[in-house]
Amino acid sequence: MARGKDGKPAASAQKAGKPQGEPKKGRARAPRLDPQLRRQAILAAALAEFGERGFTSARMEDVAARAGVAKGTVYLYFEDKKALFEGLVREAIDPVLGLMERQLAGFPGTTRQLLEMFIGHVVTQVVETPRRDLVRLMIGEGERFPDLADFYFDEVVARGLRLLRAINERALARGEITSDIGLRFPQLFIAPLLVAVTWEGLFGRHEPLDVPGMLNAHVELILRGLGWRET
Amino acid sequence: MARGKDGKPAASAQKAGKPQGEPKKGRARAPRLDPQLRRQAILAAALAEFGERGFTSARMEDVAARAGVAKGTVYLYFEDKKALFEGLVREAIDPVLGLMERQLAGFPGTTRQLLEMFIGHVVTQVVETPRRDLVRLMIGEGERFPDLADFYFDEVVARGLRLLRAINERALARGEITSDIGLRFPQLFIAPLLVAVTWEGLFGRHEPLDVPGMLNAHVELILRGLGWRET
DNA sequence: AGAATTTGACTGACCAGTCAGTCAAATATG
DNA sequence: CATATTTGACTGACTGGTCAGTCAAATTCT
Repeated sequence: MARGKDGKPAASAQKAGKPQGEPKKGRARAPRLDPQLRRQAILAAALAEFGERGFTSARMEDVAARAGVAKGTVYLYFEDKKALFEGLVREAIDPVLGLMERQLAGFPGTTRQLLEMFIGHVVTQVVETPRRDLVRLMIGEGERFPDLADFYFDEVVARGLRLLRAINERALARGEITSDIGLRFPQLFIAPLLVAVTWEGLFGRHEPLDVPGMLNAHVELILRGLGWRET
Repeated sequence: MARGKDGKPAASAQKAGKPQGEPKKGRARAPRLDPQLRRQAILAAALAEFGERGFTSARMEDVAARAGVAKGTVYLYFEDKKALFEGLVREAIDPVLGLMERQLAGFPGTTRQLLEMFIGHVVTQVVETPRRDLVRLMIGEGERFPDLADFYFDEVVARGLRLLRAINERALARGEITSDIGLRFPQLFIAPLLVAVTWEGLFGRHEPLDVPGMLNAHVELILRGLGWRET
C-alpha cells in the first residue's frame, strides 16, 4: 500500500505468500519509534544526503542508513524518492518564510531595520544550515522535475516575491525610498543569496566569502540605489 | 589508450583481449571527419545533453547520437565523462571572458557604458545560449567534482572577479563613484546573473522574467548605490 | 593492401523500488 | 500479574532496468 504523502506508515497489507529461507543473521533492528520522530529522522537524513550528493546521485539506501533504518522503511513514509524531496522542501522552507511574513505584518521600525532582520534570519536559518543545499538542489536539478519546480515556485518563490514587493510598497508609502525598481524586479533583492548559498561549497577554499558582510553591503547598496533617506 | 584531453583520436592501441561471439554485422557509417570538427560536434552535443539532463543524468549514448556518432567514438576524443565536461567548460567560457578583458583595456567611455556593454555581452553570449546551462551545472553538481570546481574557479570566477575589481578601480579613479563596496564584494555585481541563468527554465512558465530589463535596472541600482555622478 | 577510424554489442556495476517474512510492543485473556 | 494472541513497523534479498566504459570487427581512406 505505502501511503507516502504524509500519513503514518500504512497498515501492512501483505498477502500470505509462500515460505522462504531460514532465519537471517540480521543486524540490530531499529526499535519501533513514534512515526512523527521517524519521519523527522528520515527527512534530516535525506537533507544531508541530497545535499552532499545531489538528488540524482543520492542513494535511498544511504538515506535509510543515515536515518538508522532499513531501506524499505523509508518507503513506508514516502511514496518514492521524489516525494521524499518534496517533503523536504515543504518541511524545511515553510517555517522560515512563515516567520518573516508574520514579522512584516505590523512591523514598527524602518525598512532598513526590517531588511537587516530578514538578512539575519536567512543567514542563520538557511545559509548556515543544511537548508542551504535545498536552494542549490533546485537550481541544479529542478528543471528536470517540473512538478517539483512548480511546487517550489508556489511555496517559496511566489511567497518570497510577494513578501519583497510588500516591503517595497511599505518603504515607498513611508517615503523612505523613491524608486520602484524593487517592485518591478524583486529578484534583485535575493540575487546575492544565491551567491551566498553557493560560494562556500564551491570556492570557499580558494577565496572565502564573508557572507554577512556581503549581505549587509547589499542592503546598503540597494537602499542607497533606491533613493534611501531616513524618515 | 584513448587520449582524451585534447589530442586527435588516439591510434588504436587495443590489447589483444580474449575471443568472443561470432562475427557481428557491425558497420562504420559516420563519414570520416576532421578531428577538430568532430571534437566540436561532440562538445556541442554534450553541452546540449548536459544542459537538459544534468551531468549525472545525461547519457553518453545520447551525447554520441546527438553528435551523429556511436558511443565508442566519444571515447576516442575524451577520456571519460568528466573529461568531456571539463573540455566543455574550457572551450565555452574562455572566449566570453577573454573578449571582455580585451575590451576593458583602454576603454574610452564611462563606466556606465562599460557595464552596459558587458551586460549586453553576457546576455547574448551566455544567458541566451546553451552556455547558460554551464553555470547551472556548476552550481548544481560542482561540489561533487572538486577538481572541476577548482578549474572553474581559476578559469572563470577568479578572472571574473579580477575584471570586476578592475572596473571598480577604474571608476573610482575617474571619480565616477565614491564607494568601495564593489571592490570588497564584486560578487554583488554578478549575483543577478545567477538569477538570469536560472529563472526561465525553472519558473518562466509561472512568472516570465525580463532579463535585460532586470540587468539594466541592476546597473542603475548599483551605480546609484555606489554614489554615481557623471564626470 | 594496410593504417586509421568508427561501430555497437557486451560487461560489470549500480540502484530504485518491492514484498515475504520477522519480531517487539500492545492488547486480550486466564 | 502472567501468558497467549495480534498488530504493524521494520527488514533486506531480490527484480528489473539503466548506463559508463570496452573492444573485436567492420568500414573508410591513402
